[in-house]
Amino acid sequence: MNAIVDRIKTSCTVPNPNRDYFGLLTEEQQKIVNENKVIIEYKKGEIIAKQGSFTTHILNIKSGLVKVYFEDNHKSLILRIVAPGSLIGLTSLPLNQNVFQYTASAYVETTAELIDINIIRKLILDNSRFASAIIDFLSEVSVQKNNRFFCLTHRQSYGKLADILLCLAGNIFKTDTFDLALSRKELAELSGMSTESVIRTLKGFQEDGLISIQGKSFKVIDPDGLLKICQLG
Amino acid sequence: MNAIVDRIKTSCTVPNPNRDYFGLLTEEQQKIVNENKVIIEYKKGEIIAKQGSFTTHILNIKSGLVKVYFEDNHKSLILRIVAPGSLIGLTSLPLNQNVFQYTASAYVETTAELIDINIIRKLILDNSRFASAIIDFLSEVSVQKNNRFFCLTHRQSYGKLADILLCLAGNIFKTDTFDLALSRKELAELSGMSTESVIRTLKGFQEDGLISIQGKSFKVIDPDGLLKICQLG
DNA sequence: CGCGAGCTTGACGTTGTTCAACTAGAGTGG
DNA sequence: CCACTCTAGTTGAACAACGTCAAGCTCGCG
Repeated sequence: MNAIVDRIKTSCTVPNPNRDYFGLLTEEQQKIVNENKVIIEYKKGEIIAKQGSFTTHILNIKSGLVKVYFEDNHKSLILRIVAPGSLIGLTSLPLNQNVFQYTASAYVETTAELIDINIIRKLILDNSRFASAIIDFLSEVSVQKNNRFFCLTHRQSYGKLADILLCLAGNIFKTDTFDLALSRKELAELSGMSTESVIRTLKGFQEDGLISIQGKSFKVIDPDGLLKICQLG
Repeated sequence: MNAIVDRIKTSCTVPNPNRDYFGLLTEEQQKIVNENKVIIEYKKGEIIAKQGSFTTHILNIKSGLVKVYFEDNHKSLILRIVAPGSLIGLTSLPLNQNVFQYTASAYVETTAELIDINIIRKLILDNSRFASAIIDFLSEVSVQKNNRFFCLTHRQSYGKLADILLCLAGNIFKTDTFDLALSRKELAELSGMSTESVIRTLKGFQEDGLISIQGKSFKVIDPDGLLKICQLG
C-alpha cells in the first residue's frame, strides 16, 4: 500500500513523522515552551482556529484529525488534512500577516498544544536549527499543497476521488480497510465535487471492483487500479 | 487600481517589494554570497529550472518575468508568476527534497542571480534574522498560493479571468493599460481554461465595456466591474 | 413507531472543452 | 513584389462532464 502511495503525488497532506521540532530546542528553551503552552481538547466539528482572527498561538496537533480550509464568499476549499505531529498557524509568523489565513476545525475528537506565537518567533531567532526545521516544514507543506492543487485542477472526478481514497488509506489510516470518519459531503468538499458526484463515482469504483463499501466502512481492493485512474486523469 | 487589487485576494503572486533578504546579512556574509553567485541572462521561453533536477542553486530574480509551474502527465499548472525581488528554489532547502519541485521558465528576457544552495543553508543556520526573513517569504508565498488555489477551483471562467486581469494590471504591470507579454494560450494556462474559452470570455468583457483590447494591448476600463465578477464567482 | 439526517437515484441544464475550419499578420524565398 | 507558409487568434457546432434539483430511501434513535 505505501509503495503505491509513494508513487503518486497525493493530494492529502501528511506530516513527516520523523520530525520533532521541539526536540531541537535546548533544555532551557523547552522549559520556556512548556511553561507557556496549554493543551486543549476539541470535540468533533469544533473550530480550532478561525480565519481572520488574530493568531496568538501556534497549534501543535497531538491527536485526532483536523481539516484546514480557506473560506471566501460562502464557499470553502480544504487546503490540507492535518494529522498528529503537524503544526498549524505558521503562515501567521510574518508580523504583517498576523491573523489566521485559514480556518481549522476538528474532524474527530482532537487534542492540540497551543504555544504562544511570540515564543515561537523568539525561538526562531534564538535557535537556528529550530528555524531551519520550520523552514523545512513550510517547504514540505508547500510541495504537498502543490500536488493537491494540481490534482484538484487537472483531474476529473474519477481521478480526484481515486487520489483521495489512496491518500486516506495510505497516509491517514495506513491500512486498506478503514472506517471513514468523514461523511459523503465531507468527501465531496475534500475532492472539490458535489456530494452526488462523489456517490456516483464511488459506486463506479465499486462496480469496477476497485473498492468495496459498506456504509462508512471502506476497503481498497485494487490500489494499482486506483493509481492508474489517478494517472490517467 | 491598487485599492481595487488590495480588496481581492488575487491569484497572481507578487513579491513583497520592501524585503531585501540579503541586506540582513553581515558584511562578511554578503561577501561570501557575492563570491559564490553568478548572474545569468535568460531569453524568452528559456527554462530557468527544471522540475526533478537537483537544486544546486537558489535563484534570485533581478529583472524580467518568470512562470513557475508544476508538470505531470503532460499537463502543467502554473503555481505562481515571479516578478523581480522574489526567490525560486526555496522548497528544495530540506535535504530530503533537494530537487526542483517545479519548472521555472522565462516569459520575457530575464536576469537572475544564482546562489549556491549550501551557502543559503549555512546562512540560515548562521543568521537568524535571515532565517526569519526566509520563513516570512515562504509564508507569504503560501498564502498567495492558497488564494490562487481557491480562485482556480471555486470560480468559473468569468471569475477566474477577471481575477487574472486585475492581478496583471494591479500587481505585475501596475497600470490599467498594458501590452501583454503573454499569448492567449499562456493566459489560458494561467487561468486553467482552454484558449478558446479565454478568447470568448475576453470578448464578453469587452462587449460589457469592462475592458478594451487591441491585439496584445489591454486596457482595464471598469476595475470595479471586474472585481464584482471575481466576487460573484 | 415515527422522525430526521445522511445517503442515493434519476432527470435535466449549464459550463466549458474539443474539434474543425477560417482569418490575419509576420517572416521567407523566388 | 508577390505567393507561400507558419503561427496566433478567432468562430461555430457538437459533445461530455458535472452540478443542481427534486424525490425517494435507510437507518439510528427517541
